[in-house]
This record gives sequence, structure tokens and C-alpha cells, in this order.
Amino acid sequence: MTRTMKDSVLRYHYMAGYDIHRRTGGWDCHGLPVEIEAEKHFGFKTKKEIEDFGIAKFNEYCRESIFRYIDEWMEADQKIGFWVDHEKAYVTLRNEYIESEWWALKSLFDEGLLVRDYKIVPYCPRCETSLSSHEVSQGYDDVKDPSVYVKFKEEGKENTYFLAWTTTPWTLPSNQFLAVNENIEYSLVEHENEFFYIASAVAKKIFGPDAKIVNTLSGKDLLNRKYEQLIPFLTAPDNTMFVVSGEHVNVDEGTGIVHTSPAFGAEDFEVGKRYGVEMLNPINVSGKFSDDRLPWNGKFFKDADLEITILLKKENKILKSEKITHSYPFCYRCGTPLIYYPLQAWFIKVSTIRKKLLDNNQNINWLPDHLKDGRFGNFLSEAKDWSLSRNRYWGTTLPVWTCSNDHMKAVGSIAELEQLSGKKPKDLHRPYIDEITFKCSQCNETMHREPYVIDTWFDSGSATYAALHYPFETKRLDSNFPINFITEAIDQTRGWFYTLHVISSLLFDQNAYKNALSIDFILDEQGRKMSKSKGNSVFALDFLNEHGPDPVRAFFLTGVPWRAKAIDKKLINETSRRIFGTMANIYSFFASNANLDGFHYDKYDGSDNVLDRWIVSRTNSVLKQVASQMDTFNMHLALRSVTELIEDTSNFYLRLSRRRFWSDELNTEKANAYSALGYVMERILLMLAPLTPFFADYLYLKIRPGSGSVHLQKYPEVEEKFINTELQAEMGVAASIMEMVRRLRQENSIKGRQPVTEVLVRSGTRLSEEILSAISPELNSKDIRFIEDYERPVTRKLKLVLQKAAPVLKGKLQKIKAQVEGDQGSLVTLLEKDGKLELEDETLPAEFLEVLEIPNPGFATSGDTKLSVEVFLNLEIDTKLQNEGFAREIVRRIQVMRKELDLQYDQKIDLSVNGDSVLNTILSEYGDWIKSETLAATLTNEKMDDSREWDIDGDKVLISVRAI
RNA sequence: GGGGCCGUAGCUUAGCAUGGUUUGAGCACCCGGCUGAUAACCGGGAGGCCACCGGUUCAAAUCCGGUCGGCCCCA
Repeated sequence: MTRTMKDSVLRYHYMAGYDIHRRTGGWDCHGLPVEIEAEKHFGFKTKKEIEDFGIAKFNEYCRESIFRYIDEWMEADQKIGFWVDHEKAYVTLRNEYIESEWWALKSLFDEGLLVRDYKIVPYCPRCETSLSSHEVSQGYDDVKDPSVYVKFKEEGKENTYFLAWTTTPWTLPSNQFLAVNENIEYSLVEHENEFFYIASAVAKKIFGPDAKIVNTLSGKDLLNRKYEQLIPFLTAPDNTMFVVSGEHVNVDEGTGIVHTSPAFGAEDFEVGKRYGVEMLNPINVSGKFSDDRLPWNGKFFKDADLEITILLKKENKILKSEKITHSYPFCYRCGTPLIYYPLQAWFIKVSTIRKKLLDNNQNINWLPDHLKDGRFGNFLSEAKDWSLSRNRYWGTTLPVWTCSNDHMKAVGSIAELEQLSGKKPKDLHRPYIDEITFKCSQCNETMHREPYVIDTWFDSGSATYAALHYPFETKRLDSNFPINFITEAIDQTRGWFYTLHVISSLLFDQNAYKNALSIDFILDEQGRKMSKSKGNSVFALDFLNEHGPDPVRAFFLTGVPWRAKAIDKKLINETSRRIFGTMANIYSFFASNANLDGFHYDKYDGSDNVLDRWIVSRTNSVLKQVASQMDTFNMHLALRSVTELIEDTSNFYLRLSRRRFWSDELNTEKANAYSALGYVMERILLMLAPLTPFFADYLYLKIRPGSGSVHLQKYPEVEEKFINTELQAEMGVAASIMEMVRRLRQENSIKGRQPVTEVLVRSGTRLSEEILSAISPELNSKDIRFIEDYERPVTRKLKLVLQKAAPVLKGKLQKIKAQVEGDQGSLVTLLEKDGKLELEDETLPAEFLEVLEIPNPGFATSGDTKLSVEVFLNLEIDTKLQNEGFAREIVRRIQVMRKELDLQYDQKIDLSVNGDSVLNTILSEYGDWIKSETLAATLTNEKMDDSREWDIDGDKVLISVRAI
């Protein structure tokens, strides 16, 4: 779906005459997913196996596998018609791309924004690498975890405990502190002869409504109280096992007393840092316990939960334990539960430029706009430092070298590295780059590269400059910067939208893009999110093959893009029928006639015909609107506008214009009709070109053979001189009149083919003669007249509003009612003059009365209040009209027979119509007309061998048609 | 716990920033019509407490507050 959007925008801007600098795609080539696939391929489970196998060979496989992926995507791109230059696509694994990133990283390093620090990071023990916050955010899932309330015994007191809560029992052996909030009130609760400290707010939740509160005290009072180590396998370092203060402590969850193990939580780590204590960390980099003092040594961290819980229960150190469902982060690629783990890592200090990020964000045009200050803005205001380094192999290498004295040197280009080391690196990937060393300028020790690759999101976020190999091959970014438009799915708010924005603000203090369109997901037919695990994902290629690219694109463009859309096969078919079906029909009508005449569309330069002028005016009005919708990236609105134009062309213009296409010779009138229709079709197709490229191109080439693809044409200019808004308004009234007459005919069972005497119209807008004559065949009336208010064939009657009048009039009601309803008009006049009526010594205020307008006998009426148009249809049909209607019925039957005989449009016939005596009258009166309508050379009233019997409204008619 | 979006007919939706006729369409359904575009087309009917409750206002689908339901993001 994003590709449809991108493509439509690119095609439109190209046609509109913009230079498209970068009709190139790009591929993220690095990162864990690639490595994981390689691991699977080779059957590796640990990093050691990879290193034994050889990083070079491993990376070689990664490099190859990425191209298989790309091939698949390219196929999908081709199917959906994504016009993009894959040849010139940037690939993030190229040295040039990486070199640009090196330049960026060195700049950040020099500004002190790229730093090494010891931090608690989300860490995947299987991949043995840390994850960035946006990676973590992709992997939250609801799981059942233990929820245990643990008893920490206060030192020196019997039966008195601090009650703490945790969902991670495996961290309990590493407990070093308990944290309370100084501003919260705590209670000492007595429960089954034991005493517990707990936040007052939750005491009842834990101990029930009858909790026996012995004492209350503030969090401050608890500070520095000592407690006994819960699980004494590990040696408690000095200066631990007491109560500390923590602002992060609250009573939303748990007990208001937080178990703190500095090794496994960011806030806990800060506490540990504050007291400068040694961390208890029995877990190794593979996520397993590795301390033989522990009975569960060797177990994966999560797998120890149960054993620890059982142990604590045995020792009566648990108040209660249960299971709860909450969301927990998992590695978004391999599904392993993450662990918050202390690691040395490289960070970009994004948090220091929050204000800049927010300021720049104000200049981005977001679609939908609530993202600016909503989801995206909120995220920026809490921007975290970016944990950049990864202990992995296949990725952009971190260009920082360190020596044994921990002096650091960032390298910003291949040339610089060559100058330092005397060696020119051929490949900036591991392991080759790791082999390059040089002397430290400060201490002369050998400098080695920090053994990390970086977060692959940095690759993506660097696309704006790295794809151009800035600042090396491309010296200036001006014309490419900021990018005009970007679109991705909503999940990229914290992905690509974010990394591009951060990197661009960091490096250039500028926005990466001006317009950002965020779209929602495509859901399955039941409206569920697609996922591989549910087995309901519809693969792009299958989907395209089933429905075809343009219907799929049109479907993506129905409704607002930033709202989730469930796949709806019926809707896809309906949408494409409305657009393509109708348009194909218009074309085939045009073509079947134009071919007979040998007409080729060239241009339209005006027409006398009002319908031509109208549809051309309408087309230009729509074009104006569509262009502005495309300019503001509202492709879905543009498609809707075009669809409406197609429908108007078909249902109104063509329907009313058909006769003009049927004249024998190619006269001016007909040529004008062709030109107008050609003009309209051409513009519709040009408007469709960016949206549904295949269909548009297919028909365009038929209309303008030899002029080249529609996608190479200029987007049409609005021709103001053809826009006539009054005409469009008048035609609106005309359409409404047509509709009403059709309705009245139906309500009174008068067929469309039956001519009527007159149609009376009362309307503020008077229609010109030419419009009237244009719609007259549809009305099929001998006379169409505009009338004034007072001329309306209605009788105004009064009616008592019984609900209001009855309680007042009481006994006189029936008498007054009779008078009012028997009124012939004089009372109405009185009422309108005085605003009340005096009857039978009673005063009737206006609210007692209702004025009804009843059409006179012989008339039916209908009105359109919006346009303030009223139509009266004279229902009287005399014999003459009846006969004319009958003649038309006969013509219709003859046309059917012509069609059944498969006669050419211009084939002449001999005609014979036989029936009762009335028929003969009709024939004598309308015979010539029938002949001309049916191209009959002769007309007799004989019964022939090949006569066919028709039943026309109960009358038998025998008709014979013979080609001459 | 915090934040965001959404809720209009059986389905897909327009209208909502700037309150103002009877909330418009399309599909499906039923009825009728048209017929030199016909595996098209046109008209009509039925179907809406505009999620709910309050408030502002002469007037609320629209503005404000709250509730409920669905989805998403963050912690």
C-alpha cells in the first residue's frame, strides 16, 4: 500500500513537471533478520559457532541472501506498477553508503554526541546483542508471568517484613535494595501473626478489606532500614540491603515497595550507581545463570522463575504468588524474551536534542495532522538516548578505534583510515575492517576498532545523505533536502519517520522531509491484523495476481489511508467496476461510433452544443480540484473526484448525447461531440494515470495512438476559459428536473416512451432553451414551461391541527373543521393576510392551521427543496399522444428485431406492421416517422410469413423486418 | 497508568476544522423502467435515537465534558 502511495505521488509529480531527483528505491541490507536467516541456514545456535566458522564466510552468505529478498520485492513492485529505478537503488551494504555513515558518526563523536557508556539495555540473550528502543517497541507481546509478593525480613525484628512485588523472580537473587517513595504513606499491617510494611493505598487490595493496620508512617520513615538478604547464595556487597528512596516508585502496581537489583533495571541501576556498589550479576551474556553457588546454575534466566518461587515458598518468604498477563518485550526478530542487562555500549545522546527535534517537527506537514503533536510529537518529547552498538557481524561497522589506555579515535572516511594505517580497506564490513590497526596519537599504543556493528536503523535513517554518498561524491544536498514526501505505515512512526528525523536534526539541524503521510494497516477479511502466526496474511503477490494491480491500487485508495482497511473482495470488485467498467464502456461507445466514421481525436476547441460545453466545463472544474488534492497528497480524494466525473460523463453526458453520435454523416455537430468526448476521456485518463497506471495507459494509447505512454505526458493544465459555473449550476437544476419527471412518470405509471402534454417547472433558476432541448428527449413532453408561483396548478387547502386546536375549540370543533376543510381558497388568503382566522366567534391562531397544497386534478407534482425547484406533470394523455406512444413502442420492437437479425446500423429494411384498425390509423399518422427511425425503405400493413407477433400493452401486433 | 485514533443504514462510507433546511452516496435487497453502450444503464422503496449520557446554544452528527465499545502506541 505504501508503494501505491509513493508511486502515485512520484508519477503525479513527474507529469506535473517536477524534476524527480530520486526515482530510486533503496534496500536495507544489514541487521539481525539477515543474520538469523544465515544462522538457520548453517544451523548455528551461538555466536561462538559463527566465529569458528568465520565471520568472512558468514557475512558473505548474508550478502548473497539479501539479494534474494530484494528480487522478491522487485517482482511485487513490478506487478503493482511501482515506477522506480531499481538499477540505481541504493543498497546500504555498499562501501560508499557506509562511508557516508562513518562521516556522520565521526561528526557526532566529535561533538560529543556519540559516547560509550555503561548502561542497562534491552538485550536479546539469543542474538547476544542489545536492542534500540524502536526495536524493542516492535516486540511487545502479552504473556503470562508469575506475580509474586515477596517477604523481605526487616533486620533485628521478628516477624516483620517489607512486602515487595515482582514479575521477575529470577532477579531476586540479585536483590540489593528496596525502594520506597518518600511521599507515599505506608502502613504496617498485621496478618496471621506477621507484620508487613506496604503502601497504605494498596493494603486493602492485598490483605482484604479487614486488613488490620497497626501503624502508618511515611516513606521517609522507612529509609535506611536494613533487611536480611532474601536469597543468600551470592555474597552481598557492602553498603546494600537497605531501603532507599526512588521517585519512580508508585502504587499503580505492586505494593509501593520495589525490589531493586541494579543489574537488571534502568532505575535500579541508577540506584546502584548512586551508592556506588558492585552489581550482583549472576547471568552471563547468553542469558544463563553462571555462578555455581546457585542451585539453578546453567539455567536460562526465565526458566529459573519457577524454581526460585518454589524455594522461597519452602522458606516461607512468599506471601502469595499468582500468574498475571502483562505485556513484555521480546526480540522482534527471534522472539526470545529480552532481558534488561548491564552492557557497555555506544549511544547517541538523542535526549539532549529533544527541543530541536520538537521544533523541527513543527515544520513537517503530517497527514493525518494529529500525528504531529500526538503520537510522533509525544515520542519526540520523551526521546531516549539511542543505543547504537550491536555485538554482531553483519552490519555497518562502528568507526571508532581505541587503544589499551582507552584513548578513542573516530574515523570519518576511507581516506582517513588509509592515512592512519597505511592500508586502504577494500571492504568496510567485518572482519576485514577489524584487521586494520594504527598507532594511538597520544600514547603510541596500537588502536583496535571497537568490535561493534551499529543498529541497522541508523542505516535507514541515513538514507537522505548516504544514498548520495554525501559528502564525498555529492558535495551539496540542497536540492534533495529536505525530501518532499515520505510515506510509511503507522508503525514507522517510531521507525523510519523517527530515525530520519533524528539523524537529520543531529547532522544538519534540518528536517529530513516536508510531508509525511502515515497509513494504517491492511487487515484481513475479518478485520484482524495480519500476522504470520495467525496464518492469515495475504501475500502481496498472491493478492495482486488474484485481482490485478489497478483494482488493488484503487481499493487501497478508497476511504482514508490512515484508517485500517479490511480486505473486502466485494468492495474491490465494486470499485473497479465503477471506475474501469464505466470508463471502458464510455470508450467502447466512443470507439464503435468513431470507427465507423473514421474519426480520430485530436483536440477540442469549443462547441455550440450545450452538453459539450457543460461536460468540458465540469471536466476542468474536476481537474482543478484533483490537482490540488494531488498536490496535498490526498490521493484518495483525487480518485473519488475522478470517479464522480466518470459517472457524470456516462450517466448524464453520454445518455443525453447518444443521438448526436448516430447521425449518418460526420457533420460538425457530430465531430464536436466526438471532440468533446475525446477531450474528456483524455483528461480523465491523465488524471487516472498516477493512480491506476495500467488501465490509464491502456486506454490512453487507444485514444492517442502513437503519442507514447500516458506516463510521459504532461499533467493537463486547467483551461479556465472552458469553465462555466453558471452552466454547471443550471445543469444541476436540469438533472433534478429530469429526475423528478422520471419519478412522477413512475408513480403514475406513465412509461418513458409515452409522450405527455406538458411539464411545468417552478424554479428560481431559468434554464436556457438549449439546455431544455438537451434534456427534452428524456422528458418526452410536448411542452416544457417555466411558471411563476401563482401559476402553479395547485389548490391550497387548510387543515386543522387537531392536537393543538381541539382542546381549545372543544364543542365547536366539528363545525369549524367542516368550514376550514370546505374552504375554496378565501380562508387561506385571509389567514395569510391576518395571520389568524375568526370563525364561529373563535380566534384561530396560525399554529392551529396547516396549509396544504394539493395538485389540481390531472397533475402530479414533485419538488427539490435544496434547489428550490418544483415540477408539475400533466397526466392527461389524449388519443393523439397515446397513438404517438404506441408508434414508439412499435419502433422499439423493430429495433429489437433489427438487433436480433444482426443488422448493421446503416442497413436498410423492408417493413411490415399488421394489427387491428387502430393500428392502421397510427401507421397512417406516424408511418413516415417509423420509417425514418428504423431505416425502412418500405412500410406495408400486411401479415407476412416471417411476421413476429408482439404483445404491446395487450394489443397484438405482427411485425416483419427484412433486410434489403 | 499515560497518550492517540475510530464509532453515521446490513456492508463501505461523505459531511464534522468555520454548528443552520428533512444526515448525503455506493453496494446488497425489493419493485418498476430504459434499450442503436446491453455480462451496461435509470428511477423508486425499505433501511439511520449520526455509540451513549450530560453541557453550551435560538439551533449540535458537527463544539465542550463524561461513559461505553473497537483499534493502536507508550510505560
